[in-house]
Amino acid sequence: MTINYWLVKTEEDVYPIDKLKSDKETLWDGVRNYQARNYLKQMKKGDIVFIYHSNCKEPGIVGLGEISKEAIPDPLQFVASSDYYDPKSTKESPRWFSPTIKYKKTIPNISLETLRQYSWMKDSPLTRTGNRLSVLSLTERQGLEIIKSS
DNA sequence: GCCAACGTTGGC
DNA sequence: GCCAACGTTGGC
Repeated sequence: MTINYWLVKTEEDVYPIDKLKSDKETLWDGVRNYQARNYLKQMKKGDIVFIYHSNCKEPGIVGLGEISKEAIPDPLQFVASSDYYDPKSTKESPRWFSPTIKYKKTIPNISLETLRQYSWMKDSPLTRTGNRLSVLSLTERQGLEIIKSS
């Protein structure tokens, strides 16, 4: 089985890596973007997920996680009072999905600024200006290089 | 807090 | 199905 490498963004003041650490694992819910959704559905048990803090002082990769459960329909899409409620989604044909991510470890912040300097990150959407995708696929090379420099 | 980038919505 | 208007993300 091939391991895939992914990166998920989370806002430091909404769901920081420390919270994932104390939770041990979490359902990665609330993603409402089709491309990101497609990636979430492709995640297989055992895949490596890099945790990225966005919207903060020093945006960058701050930890590692692993897929412990493959995607199920995101329960929040059916909760009318939720910010993530989607009235157009049905239980028969759910629109949004969430895998479960397990905490592995925290690493010293590899900042966006640093990542931009690596030639092997050049073709990743992460380092492109204006990129807003919150779930990204990484190549094996990128995954291994990040682990190496962590 | 500003603003560039870009996804989504809705009128036609 | 085009595209303008609008809303959101996220770096700075």
